[in-house]
Amino acid sequence: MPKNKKPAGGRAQSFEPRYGAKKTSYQDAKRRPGQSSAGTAGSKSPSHRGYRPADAEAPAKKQRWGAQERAGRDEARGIRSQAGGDRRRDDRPARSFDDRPRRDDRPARSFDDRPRRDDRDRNSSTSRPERRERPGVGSRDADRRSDDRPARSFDDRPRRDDRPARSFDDRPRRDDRDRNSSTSRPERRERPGVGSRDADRRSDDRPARSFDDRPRRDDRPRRDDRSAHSFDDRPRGERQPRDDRRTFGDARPSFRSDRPGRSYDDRTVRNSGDSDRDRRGTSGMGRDGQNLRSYDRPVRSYGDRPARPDDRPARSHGDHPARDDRARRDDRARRDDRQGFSGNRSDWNADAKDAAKRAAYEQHADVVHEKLQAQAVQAEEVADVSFSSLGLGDNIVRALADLGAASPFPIQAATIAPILSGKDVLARGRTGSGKTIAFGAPLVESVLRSQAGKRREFGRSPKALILAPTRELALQIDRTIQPIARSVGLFTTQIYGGVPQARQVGALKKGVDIIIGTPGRIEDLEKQGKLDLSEIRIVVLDEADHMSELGFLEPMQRILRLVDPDAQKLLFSATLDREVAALVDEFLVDPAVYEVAGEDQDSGTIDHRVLVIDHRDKAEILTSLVDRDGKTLVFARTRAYAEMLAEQFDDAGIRAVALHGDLNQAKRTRNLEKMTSGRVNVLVATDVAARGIHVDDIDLVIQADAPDEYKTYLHRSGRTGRAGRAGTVVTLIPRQRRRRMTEMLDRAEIDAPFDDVRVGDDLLEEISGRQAANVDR
DNA sequence: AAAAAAT
Repeated sequence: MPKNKKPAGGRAQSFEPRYGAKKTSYQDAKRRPGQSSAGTAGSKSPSHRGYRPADAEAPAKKQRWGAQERAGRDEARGIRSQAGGDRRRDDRPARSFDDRPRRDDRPARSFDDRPRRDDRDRNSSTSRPERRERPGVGSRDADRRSDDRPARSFDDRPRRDDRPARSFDDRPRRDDRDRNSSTSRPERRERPGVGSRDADRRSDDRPARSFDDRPRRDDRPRRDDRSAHSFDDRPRGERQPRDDRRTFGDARPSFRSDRPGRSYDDRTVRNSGDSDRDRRGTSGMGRDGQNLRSYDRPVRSYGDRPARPDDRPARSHGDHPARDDRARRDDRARRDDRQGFSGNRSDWNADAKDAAKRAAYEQHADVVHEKLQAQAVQAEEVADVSFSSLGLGDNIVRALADLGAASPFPIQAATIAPILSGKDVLARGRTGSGKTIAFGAPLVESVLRSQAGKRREFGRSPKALILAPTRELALQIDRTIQPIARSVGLFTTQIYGGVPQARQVGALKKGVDIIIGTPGRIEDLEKQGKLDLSEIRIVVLDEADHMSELGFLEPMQRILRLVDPDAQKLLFSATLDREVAALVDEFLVDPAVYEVAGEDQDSGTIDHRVLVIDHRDKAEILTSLVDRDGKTLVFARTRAYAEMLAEQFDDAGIRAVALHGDLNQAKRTRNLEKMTSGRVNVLVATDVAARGIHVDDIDLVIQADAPDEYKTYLHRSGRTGRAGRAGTVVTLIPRQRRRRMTEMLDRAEIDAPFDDVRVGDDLLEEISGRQAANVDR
């Protein structure tokens, strides 16, 4: 009896409020932090070899990152759902406003240690104090980079001799380092897109781009409508300064008078008009320009996307054209390019609709958007920076330490100061690089500063909004942010679907400062008048590129349009690329873009491999791979298949649970928690779990279905190899998919050997047992 | 195809 026979009721069921489940977790949460709520974990099947008593696995209050792990600062360790799991689970419902201390009881907050309070109050709701030039990050030495990129020490990791050192300077072309000769990868021409390595060539034939015919921002109705807002005391004239240089960020002029000078502005990407200057590293790009050059990436901006050189396979799944078919395909790609991003945008709305159509077309085409040009931050240069020196207050610093973040990771060191300065920031940090804290900590600090000296009134409207693509991710983000917020007396609440609204609405009525949620419910409550977004001063889009995809883009636009246009916007993703252009152009002001140098996904601790299999062997091979000790995450393309696989594994005696959108939220949460807590070692998920979700110690990711998009590949892979640990990613493909797979890996910049595998092959043992104790015995 | 609001 397959679970995946989804009765019509299955769907309906998922909307049933699961009070029972909720209440349980609520009550659990009321336990003291010390008490384990996981008392029942593992008790289910003591006979299973994966069985572990829950307590054995959750050392109380273990530091999320040991000194050693931090030393290997290659992988970010954003959120640990497990290490702090119990504690956090327990904290969360503390959030039930009932046990909230009365104002007067609240421990007197000392703001004294906070910097320059006088500056803060100047601007009504969001003061954006001027910030001094950020120490450390600014002064970079390009030349050092090539050798010392590995400031991230991979000490505990065997050096991969078969892989050339991957500094960007001497990075060999793909063809040279193709190490899996056995698999006869098709010849690759130099790939233009992702790495954007052929910078110079392209920037030179870059088509001159005219922005002139583009409607001015303030001509748009929205702007005018909004002008009556609390920022209307700003002289209108200030909105005018504008020249023809339009970058991503120049879409709107920088008119925030309280912004810092150009110190960060200069770090932003210039468009073609400036590209020459920037490439030479003059202007504010000086220090960064050097980095960029040695990074061997072109200085590219959003606006000026050139026609693709020629070999980008904008492939749709359907067609597997012969090689000589390429030209035609590329023409199409180029056409799409021009229409898409470089075209005349005088009719924005029509263009937006076009974008939807185009997106529909591209849906399965795995179109590679240009990587955003970013300021590459050197890991070693921020090694000595502390959270407080970046501008965070003592309480927040302590809260971070409690979370196991004693000192900032590179992406955090890079973004915290600019965020505090009020800039719009785009940041790319690879999976698990600590992005949540990178935006969360400064966000809390900013909200706090804007509230300084004010009462936190009952029923106040939220000041910050964090948007995530999945409920699980929203929850996880809250688990990280909430303790930080609470450390300074601010409140967060989650606003996402699949659960009863009552509690969320109740929280809003009492007043919260920071909202973390998913688009649907946020829009819903806003429409109902239960959520006021007008006072939002900071908006974060986590997984921003994903949020810019078809299906997410429009809700995002609707929500962002409800927010004050002057609110600060932060876009984060491991695969941040031009896909976010639609949002950036409309909503961001002169954004700065950051990434950490040398942190591409392939430089991590993950071993990738592809197994070429016969379709009829698939089920058996999957089962043998999953039959192991470590935690295994299996990705399936559809909900039904995920469900089926989970059942199949269960039937084979391997405890497994599923995670996908056909389950009701209570079950989703429960199943994920089972995996996190180790009660189950196999989780079969759809791409709902592809992004952002952190589960400790997943050492094997199996892609039962290969992803269609290289970004999906990167995100799925990123569920393992976290915290500098080893991890393996195995992708199963049928013979006829080899070529497509090769191309996708190419786009992902990942080297993976292909192996033909049949049931019972030793390789399967090797893979599934690699991290298990039984291999060496 | 998945995700994201319910109904």
